[in-house]
Amino acid sequence: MTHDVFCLSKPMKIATWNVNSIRTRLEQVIQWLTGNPIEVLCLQETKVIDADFPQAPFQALGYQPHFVGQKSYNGVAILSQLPVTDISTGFAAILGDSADVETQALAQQFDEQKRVITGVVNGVRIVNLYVPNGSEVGSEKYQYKLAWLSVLRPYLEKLLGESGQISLCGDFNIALENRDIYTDQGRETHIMSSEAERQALRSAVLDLGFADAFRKFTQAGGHFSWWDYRTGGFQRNRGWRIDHHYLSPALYERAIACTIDIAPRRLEKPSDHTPVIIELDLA
DNA sequence: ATGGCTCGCCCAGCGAGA
Repeated sequence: MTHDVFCLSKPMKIATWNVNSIRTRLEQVIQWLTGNPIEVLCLQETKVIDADFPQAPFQALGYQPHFVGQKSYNGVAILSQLPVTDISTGFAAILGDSADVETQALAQQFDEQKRVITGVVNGVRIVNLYVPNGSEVGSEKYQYKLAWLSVLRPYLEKLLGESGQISLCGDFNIALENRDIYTDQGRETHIMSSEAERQALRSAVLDLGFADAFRKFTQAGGHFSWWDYRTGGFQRNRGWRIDHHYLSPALYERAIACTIDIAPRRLEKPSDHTPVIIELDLA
């Protein structure tokens, strides 16, 4: 596969942000991009059909939006200052017939929910995911989440066969370790921290060689990307780190920063998530 | 111990989120 490689001399910044409705959060996202003119912003939970995605405000700021959405639920987008090539949405288009028949069928079924978009920017294959929430441990949606992650693995394997430079980000709806949660009380029975979810994420992502960019730079707990609207979760700093950047080995070496910007979570009518930013030195 | 909020949905409580 050949890519138009756009050469960027400065480090490339990529952010991930679950905005919980792009229409409700539009002004906040525009304001944030104005103050943080990064190259690529990956959004989750846009909650809008493609015909209604607000493209013009981003184009006016110099960002080309690429998106796939549905009514009311889910929806992902990649906003980029740089040219994006090889755009693809969903699991099935990438998997093609490389996977077994059962996996292909699952992929098509999962693609009804708009949770996956990818494109190549500056020679980097960017993958933006909105992993299913899972509702409650043991529920039907929980099984859906685990099965979805089992298809993510062959999806990523296929991409790794084409490029060693993969930057995977999104709302994973899983805290990998206890230090990623404000408390470890009841974690085994809690959605987002059960051992089966963690194992599914390790199997789909980490076992392929991807590593959590945030932990390259910060070992302490107490760093979160999501706080529950209820119970005054943000005011009491009862948070979870569930929004991640995972980098393939070649890119992990190139990472020079990974930070969480808490400022948008302090605004009036915020998303319950806040942006997480990585910086890659590709020179 | 339970439920706290916020979103979109053809406008009113309800499913979904995490």
